[in-house]
Amino acid sequence: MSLDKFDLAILRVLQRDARASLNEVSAEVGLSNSPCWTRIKRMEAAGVIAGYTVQVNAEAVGYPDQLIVQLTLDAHTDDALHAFGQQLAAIPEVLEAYLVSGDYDYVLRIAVRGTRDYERLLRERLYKIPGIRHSKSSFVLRTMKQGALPL
Amino acid sequence: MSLDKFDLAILRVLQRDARASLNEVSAEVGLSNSPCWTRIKRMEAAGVIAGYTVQVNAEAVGYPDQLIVQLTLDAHTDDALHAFGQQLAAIPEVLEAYLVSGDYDYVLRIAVRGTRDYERLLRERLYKIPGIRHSKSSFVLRTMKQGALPL
DNA sequence: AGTGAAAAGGCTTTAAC
DNA sequence: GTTAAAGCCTTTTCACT
Repeated sequence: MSLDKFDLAILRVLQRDARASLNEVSAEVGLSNSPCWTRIKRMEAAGVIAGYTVQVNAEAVGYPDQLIVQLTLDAHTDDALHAFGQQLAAIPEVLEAYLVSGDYDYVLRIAVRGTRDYERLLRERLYKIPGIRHSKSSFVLRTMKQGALPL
Repeated sequence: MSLDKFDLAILRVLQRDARASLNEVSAEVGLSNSPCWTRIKRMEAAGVIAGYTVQVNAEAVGYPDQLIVQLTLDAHTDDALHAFGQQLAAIPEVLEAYLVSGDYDYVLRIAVRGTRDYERLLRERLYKIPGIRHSKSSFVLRTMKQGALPL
């Protein structure tokens, strides 16, 4: 699917405010109501737009701590790596999970309710998944940026 | 600010669909229209709700490649670390930037239009920021999860 | 603090050009 | 893609519980 500059303009507006009305969107992109509507629906159907979410302040909802965790696995077959990822994805506190190249196999971002919660998560969830050779955690001291794609 | 189970229920609905109408939200959380409205406005004002965004398929908009980059700085004073973070945040391709504890000072997630674009970004933007002692990049082979906070 | 209803207005969606 | 029109649905408020 190909996107023109109007599609990108629409996405830019929605990145800033996903609750913007059609009128607001069309006014900003310089197009009338209906083509905007058609384009949005088309992008939703094509999966260009995966969904709409609220950005929640993690601390305010009881998750004051976050960690970056790097994992190395024993096995590196396609199946093993993929199956492991599925298990990771099933842990609610795992906000992001990336299979990566380099020294480690996985990089995770995890949110926890405190260090005790983290210890519990590590022992009762993460290390219960078989196949971890090595892991390294870094505490997030400060979130400097959480931005959107440059369009 | 304290949140009760209704506030959390509202956030849960909006995490799933930030464009849900008040009617949909109130029906799902088991409350009538007006208290939902009040609660949402209160959370917006208090910064519990930081905003609403669209989730865009990075590949579809021309960013097929992502990297996890780890950086160590020369200086580790508060000022140096913070100033560096500001510079990082100014780079559009830097989607996330975390100041972390451990071997490295920063962990970044970067989106690029390809390896050539990455090389350009590294040379013309990242390494132009003074004070980097060491860096390590890992290619994202697969995104296994990008989820919301468990509420 | 929540309910329910009511008013006003804006929104989505369709159809004609 | 534009403009316009229909009607539904939304947000927002208010009186009451």
